[in-house]
Amino acid sequence: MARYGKEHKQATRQRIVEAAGRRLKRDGIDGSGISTLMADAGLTNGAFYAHFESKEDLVANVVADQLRAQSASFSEQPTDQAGLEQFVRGYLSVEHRDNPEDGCPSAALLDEIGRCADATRRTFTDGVLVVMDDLAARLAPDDPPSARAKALSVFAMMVGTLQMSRALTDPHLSREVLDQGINNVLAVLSAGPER
Amino acid sequence: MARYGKEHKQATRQRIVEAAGRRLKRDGIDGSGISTLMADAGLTNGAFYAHFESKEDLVANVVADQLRAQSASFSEQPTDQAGLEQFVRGYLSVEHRDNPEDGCPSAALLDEIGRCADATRRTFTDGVLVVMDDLAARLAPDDPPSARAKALSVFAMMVGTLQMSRALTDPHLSREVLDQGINNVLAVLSAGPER
DNA sequence: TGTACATCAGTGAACGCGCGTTCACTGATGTAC
DNA sequence: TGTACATCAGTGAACGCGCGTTCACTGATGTAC
Repeated sequence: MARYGKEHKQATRQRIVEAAGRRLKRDGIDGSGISTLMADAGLTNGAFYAHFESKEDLVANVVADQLRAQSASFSEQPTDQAGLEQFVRGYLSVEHRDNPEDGCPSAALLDEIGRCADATRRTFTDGVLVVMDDLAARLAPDDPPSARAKALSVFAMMVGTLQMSRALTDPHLSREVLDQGINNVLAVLSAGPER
Repeated sequence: MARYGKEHKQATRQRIVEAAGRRLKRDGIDGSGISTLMADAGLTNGAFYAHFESKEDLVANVVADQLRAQSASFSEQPTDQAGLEQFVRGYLSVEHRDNPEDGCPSAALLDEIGRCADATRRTFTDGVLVVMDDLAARLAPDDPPSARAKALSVFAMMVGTLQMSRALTDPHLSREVLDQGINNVLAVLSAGPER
């Protein structure tokens, strides 16, 4: 079982973090137990504390990892108007709504993150800023600071829209929220940066 | 202790529901235990099942009650442009951000509600619809159906904005999200209903 | 090449605790006579 | 008016269970000789 190079333990740790990302986004933070999280990674509960100090420590690492992944996927998106619209449509889609475990960590967990310990919220803040700085630099190369505030605001709005579409049981109403959300988000985005 | 009229038990039940509303909004659904919820209402855990079938049953009742209260408070708001702007500014305020227990149930619990049993989500859907129908009838008396979709979308955006402001640890960034959110929401609202 | 040893990632049982839920009981009240 | 009784909202101990966490142990591996 052991005596591999140091990269082996790192790989296991990463496997736990990624599996936990999916589980937490599906069942929530308080709704996911250590035993389940470890079983998802193909391990038993006892090994957990060889990798993390506590559940809170894992959660912070998952949040950072999820935002890193999101940042990477954003970078692949084309930066023009059409690419932006496509991104918004993908985010506010039925597929994204119905598959939280593969989706945006903020949409799945934002209100729970707001109740987490300071360290976790700080990790979240840092991770979101990286994503937004990157986005702003590409959206408005001439004035990134103002674009960042706008990007963050629009992102928060998209998060709320997706959460609402997940909470509503009426399929038609849920679609309506997504579609109207696309319209409203695109309207805000196409408005000048002087707003 | 007993043998009061039937209105006494109803009053106790309402006291539990209202105290639970504050507690759930502060600590989350999974983060609030029955004993704590009952203690908040000045009772002991054992009395709980004389009032509710299960924790899930209480949660559904709390959601309904919270949305009813929100609907009532919306009705008191003046219906003109200035009143609407004042409402948005109040919702996306530092006070609202820092006092979730007194605030919007959706902002506090939306992603957890999305993970609840169908009955609870249906209760939520019904409650939200009442609020939105009322709002739409007052915003656009000539075309309520389209106004409802727009109101719901804007509401979802405000929920996401408040959640984001609560999750961020950087005070300046948190303010920025609220302020930019006000601008973006007002921009969407002042855009014509043809959107 | 073969054997003894040190390493250490992972196992699995156990810890105390609080969860949601159940239930035998209490005791203040309104009613009956 | 005074006493016995029925009612029933609320008490508080207990149930099994899963939580987060700890720890003595296992056993496959690389290294030393």
